[in-house]
Amino acid sequence: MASAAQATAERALREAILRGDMPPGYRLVEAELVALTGVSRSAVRLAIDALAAEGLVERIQNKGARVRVVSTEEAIAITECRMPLEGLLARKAAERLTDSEADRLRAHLHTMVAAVDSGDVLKYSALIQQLHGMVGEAARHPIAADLVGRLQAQLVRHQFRLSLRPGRPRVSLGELSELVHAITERDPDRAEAAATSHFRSVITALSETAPES
Amino acid sequence: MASAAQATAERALREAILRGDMPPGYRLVEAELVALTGVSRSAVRLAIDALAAEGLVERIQNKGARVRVVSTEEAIAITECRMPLEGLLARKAAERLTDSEADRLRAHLHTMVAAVDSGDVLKYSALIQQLHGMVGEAARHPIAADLVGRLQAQLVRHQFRLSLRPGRPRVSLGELSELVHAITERDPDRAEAAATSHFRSVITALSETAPES
DNA sequence: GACGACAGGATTGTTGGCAATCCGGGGCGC
DNA sequence: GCGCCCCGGATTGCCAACAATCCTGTCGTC
Repeated sequence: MASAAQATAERALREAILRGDMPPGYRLVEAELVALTGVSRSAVRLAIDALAAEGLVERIQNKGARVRVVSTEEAIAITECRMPLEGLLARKAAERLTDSEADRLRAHLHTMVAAVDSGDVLKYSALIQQLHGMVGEAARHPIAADLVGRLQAQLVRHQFRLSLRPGRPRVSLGELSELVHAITERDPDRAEAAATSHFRSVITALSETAPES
Repeated sequence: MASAAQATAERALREAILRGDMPPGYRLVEAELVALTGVSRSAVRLAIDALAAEGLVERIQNKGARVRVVSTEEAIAITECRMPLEGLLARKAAERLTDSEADRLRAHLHTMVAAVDSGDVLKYSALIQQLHGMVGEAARHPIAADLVGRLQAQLVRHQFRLSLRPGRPRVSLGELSELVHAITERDPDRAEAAATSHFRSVITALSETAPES
């Protein structure tokens, strides 16, 4: 994040990867990114370094960088780490929630219900991420929120894949609804339990997608 | 870790910071590090970037880098994140421990007892870190182990400070002894409980050192 | 004496070019 | 035909100089 140029390149790259252009394994040629972002090659280079440190891209000496490929096994391992951290955030959020944050959480939940009812998977995926962002903010625990954010970023593709499975959004919505209720009712224990229980369910769902290999 | 030069600089810097030369707040002048490590300035620069991404170093635009200052509040927050992750590692280690690893864990525990008995705080601190390293390895969960490693690195100074308090090593040893026993007896639930309970104790001890501010 | 502008030195950030490495294709021998 | 070698283009890694920024100490003014 040093210079503005590097920040620009980093943002563009991150968004392109998270959006799904540049799929996993995609070769990141520096010259191409220079043309794409309009910044100098060194800035691109630093941006790649930064994203490599975050685990979004993989760099191999003399062979360039590629968008990181996250296997299902890795996705499970990452979620195993994320689970208790989200539990921590949920607990803290339940303890420290302001009234206005509670209102916004409830409103957000309604939006999510509507998205599931209308079958808009893409929108629902985005709303889930926003929900976790709101919880992370309400928890006032920047360190945990930052860790979770990095882990989350590595999982977007798998989460989206999951939400395409018929019936999955409905299950997820039920669990997240319980989470929101627990937090807005300021019940830390219940909130933590709801969060861990949700991610346990995610792990189970992930395991079903690729038990072979 | 791209080139050998950068790896050299990164290792030297990390060790210097963790060892305690270069205390928190210490100004990292690039030219000085060039003289110290014998590598080029660009390599030093990349090494600083890498350590900044790990949270060991803080970089401010146009004002250079400093060894990160971790307040007691931050140390508590970091430990809150570390706690459940160490619990996860302890659980996995208990599930996946090999016999030879069990032997080494038990032997390591004996060494730790001896260090505490002889009052060698410095050695005991190092042994604790090694213990966690062994657990992390036995857990065969590289993602969690990596996360914990990064968090641990930010805490070395606080952990050392804690271990200087009279009586603290004895308390810590008891908790870690329970952890080792639970793992070597392959009891995942007990292992996880022992790990979380130990770090809860660490958080309590940290809170006592600076409840003001 | 206090305050503010300013210049000089020190330090960081960035650019451009050069060296090293990798990859694909064509040629040669068998 | 098959395998090996070597070469040229493409791409990454590195370095040294240049530009921008910050800090410090000094001078001048009030």
